[in-house]
Amino acid sequence: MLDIQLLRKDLSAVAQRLADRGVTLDTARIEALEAERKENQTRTQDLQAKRNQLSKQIGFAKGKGEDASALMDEVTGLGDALKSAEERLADIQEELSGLLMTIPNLPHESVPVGKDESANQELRRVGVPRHFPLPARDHVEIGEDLDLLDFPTAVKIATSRFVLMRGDLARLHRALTQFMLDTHTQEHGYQEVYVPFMVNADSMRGTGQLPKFEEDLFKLNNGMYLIPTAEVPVTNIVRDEIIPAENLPIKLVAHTPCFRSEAGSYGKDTRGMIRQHQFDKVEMVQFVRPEDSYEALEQLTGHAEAILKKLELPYRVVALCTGDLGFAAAKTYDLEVWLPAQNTYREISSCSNYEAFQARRMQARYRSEKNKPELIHTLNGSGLAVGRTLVAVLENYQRADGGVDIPEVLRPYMGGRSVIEREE
RNA sequence: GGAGAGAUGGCAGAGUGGUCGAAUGCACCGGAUUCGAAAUCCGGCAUAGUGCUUGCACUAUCGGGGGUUCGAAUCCCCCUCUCUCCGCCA
Repeated sequence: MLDIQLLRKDLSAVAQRLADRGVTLDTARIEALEAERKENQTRTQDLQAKRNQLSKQIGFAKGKGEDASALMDEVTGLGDALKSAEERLADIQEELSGLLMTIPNLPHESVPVGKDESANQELRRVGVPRHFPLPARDHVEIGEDLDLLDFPTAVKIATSRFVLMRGDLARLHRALTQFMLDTHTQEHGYQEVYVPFMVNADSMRGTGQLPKFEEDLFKLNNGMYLIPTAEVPVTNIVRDEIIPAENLPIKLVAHTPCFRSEAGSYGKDTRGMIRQHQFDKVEMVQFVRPEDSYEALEQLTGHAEAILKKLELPYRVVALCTGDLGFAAAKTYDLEVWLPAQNTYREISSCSNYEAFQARRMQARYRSEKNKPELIHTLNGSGLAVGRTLVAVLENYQRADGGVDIPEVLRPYMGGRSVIEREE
């Protein structure tokens, strides 16, 4: 949520920066609502002040045993005008705040301006894609040939866009998760948290999934939602909290399944594990002082990169342009891992600074040195998407004999073994 | 699932219709005292919003929503959550 004060003070500047995102702000509507709000609010408050003053006089008079009927008549006369003014004001406020909830964050000044992903800026490439003598096979072929990856059975149990993994593949998936959590907690200073996988609507509003993106979520019959990312439960830890300044920064990491309806993605990435209704992710979340958040974004992105480096997977870092930014983000770096079978880089992590956008929705604050509560800045990033990392390992570490080498850092989690082979 | 109790400022906790935005204590901030600190004393100290003469005034907020009333933290209704006991249970 943007600061309403900013819209009041400089609406045209806000509209201009949103235009960079490809979002058109209905400034005329906002200005009209604001004018109406202002008029109604002053009138309502005047009437309330009058009522309060008269009511106090009544209490005073009655306390002294005087007759207060004249005063009571006067205040009764205010009744209807006051009530209608209050109702009108509430309507305007509701429309205004409803509107405000659907306005995305403003891009940071360092974000490249552009319409869509073609304007994203590649910052660096790390690692060199391996050369394959034969065309590289994709993870589906590799996994199915090993009898460890089973889509048909997953479809039978659930529906399409689910997966069943067996044996060494399931273990490799678990190994990746453990390795990521261990790295972030032991080397990067994060505290591991275990969180609910379903959350209420307030939490979804806090991080920005609601009210605009309900169709992307799985809603349960008790009014709750399956989490689309650990960002939601973890970030909402600080909703409605005032954090002592000395506790910042707070760095948390969680491993959770993520559930996405993938509405509107029919036909996209239908093959394999790239786009699923359910996938695991290790997510890093940071709560920081406003002045530290851009430094924190660089660090957090580095923490995600460290996983790819240790796994020796080639990747590149991309700064999303204004038109490709997510709703709540002020700035985002995507990490894209090399997938030889697709001969391209695919997103495996997204690291964002939300500035105060989520904090304002959540009323997440810290007590500053001035002893006044101020909004914190929130950040998060995948460290990493486990399913896609598994895909990257299978494809980049595939062997000519159909097996898969196990990256060195994962071997301790795989019983010391160095290769996955077909079991006869 | 059943029965009961409860939800008040950063925390603890008083307040059952009228200068109550809320006693008191703790924490915190400023000052006095001190060589310095502790202790003590004095003062300050919720959040959000509105208006304008930018320092003041006003409004709203005592779990959430609705109602009664001239007036609600206080009375009534609904909801949510917490605690205790019972039942069930990985």
